[in-house]
Amino acid sequence: MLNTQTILQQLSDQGFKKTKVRELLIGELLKLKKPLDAQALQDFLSDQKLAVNKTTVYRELQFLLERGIIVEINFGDNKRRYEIAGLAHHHHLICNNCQGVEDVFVDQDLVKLEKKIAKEKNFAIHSHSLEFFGLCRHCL
Amino acid sequence: MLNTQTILQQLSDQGFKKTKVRELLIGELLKLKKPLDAQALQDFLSDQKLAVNKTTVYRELQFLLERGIIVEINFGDNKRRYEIAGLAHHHHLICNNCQGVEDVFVDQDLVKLEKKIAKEKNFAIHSHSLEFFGLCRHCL
DNA sequence: AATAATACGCAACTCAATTGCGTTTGTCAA
DNA sequence: TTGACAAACGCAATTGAGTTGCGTATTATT
Ligand SMILES: [Mn+2]
Ligand SMILES: [Mn+2]
Ligand SMILES: [Zn+2]
Ligand SMILES: [Zn+2]
Repeated sequence: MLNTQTILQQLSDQGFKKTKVRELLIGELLKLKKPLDAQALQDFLSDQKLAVNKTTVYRELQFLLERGIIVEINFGDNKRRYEIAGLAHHHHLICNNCQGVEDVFVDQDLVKLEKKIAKEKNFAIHSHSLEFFGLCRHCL
Repeated sequence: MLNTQTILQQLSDQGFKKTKVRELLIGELLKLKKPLDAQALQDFLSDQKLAVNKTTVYRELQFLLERGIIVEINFGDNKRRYEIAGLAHHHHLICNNCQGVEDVFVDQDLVKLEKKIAKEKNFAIHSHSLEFFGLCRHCL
């Protein structure tokens, strides 16, 4: 269920603790529903008057990733970003000017494309990454 | 023109020197026509009995990138790869097992998709990154 | 309150990539 | 052929994202 308390409870049932860091990070990722990097999340915690060490942020992200609560997204700038899991499969429009991120759903098209490629190339596609770069409506 | 001597001559005309490192790197990227990282290229030079400092490799890659002779490719593993520029626009099938790379051409499909998205989202798409991950025919 | 596992802070470390700076080399022209 | 100068190079130090070891603190359970 896409709700902070439900996720916290599920983790608690598995023997993991309900911590303020965990609660705030999940809450923020659920709310913004867009990819955020470790630095942005640490800054967010700081704004919430919960200054924590970067190691704690990285470990928590690793923890949430391993349990499928978040997914890793790469914009190709050698910096890992994380998004809440469970959203409908989608991709991103990334503005080169304001760094804004918009979601875009192209699932149907991609599924067909993947099948075609898999058949032609005899390659079992497990996943793909597709991101678009350019200028958003505001920056045009 | 996709030929080492031609590229070297063009650079020379712009006041840059013809060096052994430059010649070998361009030659290798032209020959393999696939994305290679800095380490792989340094190892290649070493094999050719031309051991150079990694700084030289990074600087040369930066140099070739800025002049549009190579392009940067990202597989999402936080490691930059470079491919010779001027190849027909294409994407990659990356094997999660043997790390092999195959080219795949999906241009027509993507052009249509881009136009549709640009219109719907009012977003000017300048570029995109699309890579497929899975298992190649040998690793299946 | 005692216990044990989870979570955390801190310092050191890894790995890719970059920078400063002094030295070498390629090129061109005297 | 030789100077001169910019381009190229080596080396050490540095950056920046991310990780690891280890000792301490916190949470949950009894
Ligand atoms: Mn998204
Ligand atoms: Mn390619
Ligand atoms: Zn914008
Ligand atoms: Zn393979």
